[in-house]
This record gives sequence, structure tokens and C-alpha cells, in this order.
Amino acid sequence: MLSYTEENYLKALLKLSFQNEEKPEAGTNEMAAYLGVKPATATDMLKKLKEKDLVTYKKYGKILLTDTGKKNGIAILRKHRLWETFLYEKLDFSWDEVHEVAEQLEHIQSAKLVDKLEEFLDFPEFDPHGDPIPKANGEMPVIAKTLLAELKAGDTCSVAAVKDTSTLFLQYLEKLQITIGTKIKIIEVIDFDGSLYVGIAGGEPRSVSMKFAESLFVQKLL
Amino acid sequence: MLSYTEENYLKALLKLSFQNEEKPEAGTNEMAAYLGVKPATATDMLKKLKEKDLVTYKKYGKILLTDTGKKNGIAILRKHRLWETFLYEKLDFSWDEVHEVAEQLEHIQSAKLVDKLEEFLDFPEFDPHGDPIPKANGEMPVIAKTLLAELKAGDTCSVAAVKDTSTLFLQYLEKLQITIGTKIKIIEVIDFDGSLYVGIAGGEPRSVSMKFAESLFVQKLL
DNA sequence: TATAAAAGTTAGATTAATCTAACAAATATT
DNA sequence: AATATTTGTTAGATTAATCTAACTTTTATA
Ligand SMILES: [Mn+2]
Ligand SMILES: [Mn+2]
Ligand SMILES: [Mn+2]
Ligand SMILES: [Mn+2]
Repeated sequence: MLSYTEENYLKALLKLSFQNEEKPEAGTNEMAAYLGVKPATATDMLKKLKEKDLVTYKKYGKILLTDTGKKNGIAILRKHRLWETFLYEKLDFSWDEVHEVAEQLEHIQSAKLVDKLEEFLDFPEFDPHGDPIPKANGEMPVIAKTLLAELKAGDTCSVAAVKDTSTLFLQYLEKLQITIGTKIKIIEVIDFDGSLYVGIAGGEPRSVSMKFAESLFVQKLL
Repeated sequence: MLSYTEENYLKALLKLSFQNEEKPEAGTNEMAAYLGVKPATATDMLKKLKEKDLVTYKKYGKILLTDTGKKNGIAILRKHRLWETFLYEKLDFSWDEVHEVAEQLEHIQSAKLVDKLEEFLDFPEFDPHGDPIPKANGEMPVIAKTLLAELKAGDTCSVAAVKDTSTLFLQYLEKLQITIGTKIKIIEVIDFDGSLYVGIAGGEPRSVSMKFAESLFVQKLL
């Protein structure tokens, strides 16, 4: 049985492994920063996780999830995203509110609960932020991720996921009536500052910053 | 903010206060036994709860919830029973499976979650075991509780709640196709051992033990 | 009422998770 | 290569929740 805290370390390592593309390893300070603890604390926990064969770790070295560690991490991510979907779809939470509560719900231990919840939600593929929900067997679709910022004038796309999940960004998106699936057309790319002039389905054309364009994953449409 | 453990002590004290009819106080050993800890552990925690003004307690004395303590305890009971109802109604858990998971879910912190959950469940009044669900304001209907064992030959009743919530009893009830609301008619009372010969709506007449009859709360029908 | 039993407390130890402060190793920069 | 910076570790302390073993108070019983 893993403690609440151990689970958080595994999930953090998994998330970091997605972030550092192609390099699924992390450092002590990186982990500590991500989890909001001091490096000394992370060092201790990493030793413990190594004892339990959940990570590979040696002094001053990089940290990597073992197969068991990864399996456990994915199970927690699966619960997190299923609960986010539940809160969003069934309880009318907005997409900037779901994460905090899911951080707690993801630690509930009950295999039956997860699977029944998934069934109740009709086997959703993505969570409210557009992130893929791992299946019971651990499979998780890896979607090619294109940033809005990578598109050119004339391109059209559909919003696939948010890269930045901060409340500020999510609420701004809501204000612009942008949600997962919203169609966006790039009217013009402003070279001066990397901002974009875009048409958002059903709204007036408007300008969005480069920071904005780098925070949104889209699927390019033909 | 209360810890998971503190919450459990408050809920335990509340439950004990319902059990000891008319005497809403509990003793240290009683609390410890109920929570599955040693008396020494309970003593320490009670001192802590007293510091936080959640219980009234003095050395070698009985323990009583303060108003704040009671309010908190009821809030946890409310969550517990709402989650049990969710698991039973929406996720097809059987009534002997819901408790264990609700023990975990009751500690999730989010006022919005509880209230939305209640709304989603259409403001249920009773949980799957027939126990009343406290309202958001702390109100909880106090239902007159009659045991099946108190009835006489010729009486008819409707099952209101289970007194014993053990898996063994709940599964036995399921086997007999008895659930909340099931009508039962007392055909004969066997004085020798207190057992009852009863007719269960839609089934063959059968005999049930005194222990059985003392584990089921019913509402007498006219 | 004296004594035995039950109920409750205290002291001291343990484990998990955290911290700060001091130190050590690895990496980057002149 | 020497030095400075970054990264990571160790030692020692703290807090919450628990335990055991010894002790004290209260209650029951002879
Ligand atoms: Mn999230
Ligand atoms: Mn998400
Ligand atoms: Mn229960
Ligand atoms: Mn119940």
C-alpha cells in the first residue's frame, strides 16, 4: 500500500517525464520544486521509493520510474482525470475548479470505484482540459501536440488541450468562449511580438498574445 | 482545518452519542475501542480536541462534543451518507460495499462538492442503509426507531433501516430480498426463542431469529 | 470500608513527513 | 585547470499519530 505522499511523488515523476520530452528522468530539486517541498525532503522520499522498487535512483543521479512505479503513477493519473471529468460533466464544476478537488479524490483506494466511475462516465477518452485518460490496463493515447503558436496565417484548427492549466488562463479562455473543440482560424501572425490575429468560431476576430498561443494545444484542420 | 484523524474522532463521538440514547457522552476506552486505537492514543487526541474547543473533556471525565464539534461531526456524517448514496444509486455498489469507500470519501474537503453531489442525487433523505442524511444546515430528521422484534403477531411493517450494518447481515438481507421499504408481516411470534415467523412481500413465509429481528428497524403500518 | 477490577493517564519510544543549516559533489564559467 | 555556481545529501530537529508499560483514579464488590 502506498501512502498519499508516496503516490504524489510517483505522479509528479510521471508528469515530469511527460514534460521533459524524450528524457523521462528528473532531478531532486526539480521534484522538490514540483511538489512544493525542500530538496532534503525529496531526497529522503526518493530513497524510500527506491527501497520499494518504485524508482531507480542513486546518489547525485537522475531519477527514473521503474515499471511498477510507472504503473502506479498512471493509475493515479487515471483516477485524477476520471474524477475531473466527473466533476465537470456531472456536478457542473468549471474547468478551473476540478483540479484541486481531484488532487484529493485521486487518492481514494478502491479498484471497483475507478472502474465503475469510468463506466458511469461512458468511458471518456479525455479530461476537461483535453488530456488523455489512461485506460484500466494503463494504456494512454499519446496525441501529437501542436501549439497554436506553431500555426501560420490561413491555418484552421480545433482546440485539443490546454498546456497551461492555471486558473487565470482557464478563466480567460472561458471569457473568450474557447473550450475543447472550439475552432480557431489564424488570420494573421504579427512578427513583431509573435501575437496572432484570430477568428474564434462564433465570435468577433481578435488578437491573442504569443504567451496565449504557446499555452494552447490544437489539432490542425485540413 | 481538521486532520483526517481528528475528523474520525468527531464522527465517532457523534455516532456514540446516538448509540447511548439520552446520554450523548462517551468514555476514553469506549472511543478507543470504537476507533480501533489504544486508550492512551485516545487520551492524547481528546486533549488536542479540547484545545481546539471541539469537545469538553477533563481528566477521568466523560467526553461531550461542543457545538462546533457537533457541527463538524455532522458535516462528516453528511458527506459519508451522501457518498454512500452516490455509490449505491449511481455506481451500482451493493449496500454492503458502500461503507468502506465512503469512509475515505467523507474526508474530501470541498463545500461545493458536497452540495453539488446532494443536488445531483436529488436531495436524498436517507442513505442506502436507511439512515437519515443531514442537510447542509446540519438538520437531521430524527426518526422514531422501532425494532422488528418489538412487533406482535398480526402486525405489518415496512423496513426502515438496518441497525446492524455488518456485511454478513446485509448480504443475508439481500439473499432474503429484503431492502429498505420491503413490507413484512408478522405471522407468529415464537415465545420459546424470540424468533418470528414472517411473510416477506413477494416471498414464501419463513422464520427469522431474534437476533435478526433485533437488527432491523421498521415502521409499523396501520 | 477495604480491596479488587475497570477506566483512564503519563512517560517514553517509534514512524512518516517535513524542515533548516551545514556540507559535498557535479557542472559551468572564466 | 581553477573557481564559482548549481545541485544534491546529511545531520539533527519538529510535529502528528501511534504504541507499550507503568502508574493513578474511579467504580464495583466482597
Ligand atoms: Mn488536474
Ligand atoms: Mn486535467
Ligand atoms: Mn457507513
Ligand atoms: Mn450508511
